[in-house]
Amino acid sequence: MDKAEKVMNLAVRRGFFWPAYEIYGGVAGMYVWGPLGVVLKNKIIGLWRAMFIESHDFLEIESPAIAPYVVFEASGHVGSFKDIMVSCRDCGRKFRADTLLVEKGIEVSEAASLEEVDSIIRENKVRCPVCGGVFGKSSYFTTMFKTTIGPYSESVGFLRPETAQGMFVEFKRIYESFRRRFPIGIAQIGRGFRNEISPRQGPIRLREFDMMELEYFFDPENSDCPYLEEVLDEELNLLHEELIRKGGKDYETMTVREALENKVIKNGCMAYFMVLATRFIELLGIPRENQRFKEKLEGERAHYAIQTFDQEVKLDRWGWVEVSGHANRTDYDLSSHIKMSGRDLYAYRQLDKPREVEVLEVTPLPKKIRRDYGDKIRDIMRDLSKIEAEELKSLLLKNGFIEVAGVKLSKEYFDIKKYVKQVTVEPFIPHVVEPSFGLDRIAYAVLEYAYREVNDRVVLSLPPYLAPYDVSVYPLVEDDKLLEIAEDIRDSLAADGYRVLYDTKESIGRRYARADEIGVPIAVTVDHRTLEDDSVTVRDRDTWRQYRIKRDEVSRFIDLVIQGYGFDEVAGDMGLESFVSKE
RNA sequence: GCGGCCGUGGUGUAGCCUGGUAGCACAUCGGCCUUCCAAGCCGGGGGUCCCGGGUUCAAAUCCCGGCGGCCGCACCA
Repeated sequence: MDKAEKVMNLAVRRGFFWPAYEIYGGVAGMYVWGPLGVVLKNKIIGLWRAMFIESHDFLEIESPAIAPYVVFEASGHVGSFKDIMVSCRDCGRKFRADTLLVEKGIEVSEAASLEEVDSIIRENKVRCPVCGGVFGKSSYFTTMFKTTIGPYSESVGFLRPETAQGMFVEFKRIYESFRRRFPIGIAQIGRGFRNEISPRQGPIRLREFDMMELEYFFDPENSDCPYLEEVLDEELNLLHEELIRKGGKDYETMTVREALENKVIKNGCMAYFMVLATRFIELLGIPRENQRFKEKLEGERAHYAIQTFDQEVKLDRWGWVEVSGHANRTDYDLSSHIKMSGRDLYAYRQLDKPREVEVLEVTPLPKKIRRDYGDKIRDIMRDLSKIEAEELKSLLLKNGFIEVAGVKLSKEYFDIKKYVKQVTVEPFIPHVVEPSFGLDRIAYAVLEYAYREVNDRVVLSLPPYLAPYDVSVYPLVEDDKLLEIAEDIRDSLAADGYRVLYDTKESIGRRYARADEIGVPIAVTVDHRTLEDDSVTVRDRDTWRQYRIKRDEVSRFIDLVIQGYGFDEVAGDMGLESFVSKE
């Protein structure tokens, strides 16, 4: 049994996660997060919010998971999802038609139809590169889930493959409602959907999964990152383009300063978020040496990015697995939506000193037109209004006339004003760097890294602030007096806001073991001495060390431990007497 | 999608080859005992043997199809 199997076994048995729809045979790529798993995920989300949103005063939104066709048409997803596949009739292997043909030196336009691709394959006698077999008919495949919105089948919608488009589409609203704050970070935590062809790898590759995404909008003319100073000397593990091209398999560790100076990372804020991501994953219990950032090469990158690093963690069965992606999306998305929607999604840049801008205004002179063209003025004016102002200007200046309503209208019929204007703001399209995290993979990785076996017992050494219960409370034995006190402690800790696991059945050792297995960091045990001096013992999940503590100090003790201070350290600071059981 | 292996209480499995009452361990529940690490004893519950079809007097077992899982190939914008 490998580690992944053990972790999944534990996850199913104790209720962290399991495959969905099992009673009907199951559906590949879909999992249920159980009661303990949901708590874990929520705690991971809480940490992410604190680190990526709250500490920068960024803004979080929730936008719909379903979007009309046009959104993903604009974003380029429709185009880059609609790949043409061909499969070999002999061995059944599937290939993307475009990459197959490009390898043969044949150019295919992206807009080529299925029939065109089929005939190109036939004419060039392209065979299966693996077995030499003949290809069957080509077909489209898309990894976006398609649906209809409302009862009309022509109203096509997609389930979003990323939450990011919500931030782009709604950018202007958020920007305006927060008084044009800039630079601005907008985040979203939510479900995304990708109809994977053949998902495997358990909870690592899902068809439906939670993402935590942040879009950081900045001015391309002032791309200095305001947070950079603090992280310049921090190290990153980078398997960057140059290293990959040299055939390097291992990452190289360098400081942010070096990475930026050597242009390994081309954007300051991207580097900053990569540092945050490293700290975040480290706080989740995955040491730095098992993390790295692998650069995506040209061709591997998503259509919208000019530079991308995947943050990967090393997993036992699957090796390096992506847990977050860091992409420089430039102004790709906002520009695309401006073009598609015709709406203004610009931000405004305050200029240091007023700038003089040459303005050219062209206005038709109706009286003059009526004098010379009479009733035709109606058609002329109507057609003129249809022409874009910029186009009108350039045509008029180039040709000296413009043809409307069958009339060559010379520039005498226009009032052409040229003047210089002072401006203090100017519009621009923000650029974006995006850190985007896959929550389900992260939660799985956390479990795998927390998983330990000690003398045939399973211990889940989760960081205390991630554990599904903060503390467990036990009477040493099922004795009425001990039970009463234990219940009392349980209730008061619950009232203090802790998640308490209360267990009275079977031997104390077995109860410790059950709690260790799901990662409860602290055990509080009421024993016979409690009756004498109102003290209880606290036990550390990882070391099994115990200390004696006054009942009314337990809450503070728990608070410090789940903040991340070490168990022994807190006990020492509080001057607790260590407890050793007889025997 | 292709190839290989596989699917039996919650978990891990035996039984399948050679068709004939589905067994074991752990977990779980109740009781007894018990002053600190899955202790012991007694008792209980829990199985559409992945689904469908076929062969047969009889199918967990043999045959066919499907679904699901793992590994490899392909795919993962």
